[in-house]
Amino acid sequence: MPELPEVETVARTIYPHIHNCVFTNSELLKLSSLHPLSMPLSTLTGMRICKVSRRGKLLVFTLEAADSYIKKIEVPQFLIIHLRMTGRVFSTKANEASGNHTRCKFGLKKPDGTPIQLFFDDTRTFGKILVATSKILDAWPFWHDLGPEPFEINTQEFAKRLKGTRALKSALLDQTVIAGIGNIYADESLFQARILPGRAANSLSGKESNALLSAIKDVLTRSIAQCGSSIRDYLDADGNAGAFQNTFMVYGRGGQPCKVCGNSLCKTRISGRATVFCPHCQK
DNA sequence: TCCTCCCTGTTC
DNA sequence: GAACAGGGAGGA
Repeated sequence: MPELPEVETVARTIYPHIHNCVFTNSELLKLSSLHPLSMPLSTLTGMRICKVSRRGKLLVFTLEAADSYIKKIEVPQFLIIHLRMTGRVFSTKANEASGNHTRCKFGLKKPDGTPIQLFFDDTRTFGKILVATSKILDAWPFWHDLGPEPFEINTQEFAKRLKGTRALKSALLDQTVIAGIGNIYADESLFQARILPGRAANSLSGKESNALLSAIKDVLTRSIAQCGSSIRDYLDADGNAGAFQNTFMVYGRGGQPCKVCGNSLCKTRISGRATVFCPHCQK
């Protein structure tokens, strides 16, 4: 399930394949995979991919008009893909056929003229494609309200954002509080910081909230270094699995012994999400 | 602030 | 054949 480290890995691995490629045609195979606010896919034609980046869990392709003589009334500046649970993005040769779960195919032309394709596959069809101007992005509440990047937030700002009496884990999953954290990295970060997931968000001492932010940054950094976590579906743009799942301390380990103290790990549900923690190590 | 729903493949 | 996986929208 792609969270920040996985999306970062996809952005890094897809970039060399499609940098400076120009859209020639696009085919939407599943209507619901297109975000309601999206411009038509046809507006991509003639646009060049000049950058691939990540914002939270969103994959962001930055576009520019390939030819100065293209005079469209409104040209899209971004192609945004949210992989959600099972989305995959990868490039293929020009004549590659769609798979069972291919939701969108983009025809591209490399700078040397070679045609290739960019596929968006998504088994559970939760993922979304959004072709947009910056004006459309501003009008998209999710984008507009997206919290700061974990690597860009400072300790004071982070502490300020942990308000309210809801469970700390709920706050970490809330993308308006901090961007990019999902179920895996919430549990792993809370364990590393030795803080219980059910604690009220506003109950942390200054020392604890600093420890939590440090843990988040450290966990995410280590995961990116291992190309993310592959649980069920996730593969990067080159079809490679990540390796961070091999170092999970708590996620998916309910009932198993804690790797630090040996006591049995507890499994519960917070915000409807499976949550695993060590009742002995975490306070 | 919490719950339900969306969706499909895998596991029990 | 039910339970489960879960990010985010939308409603209670």
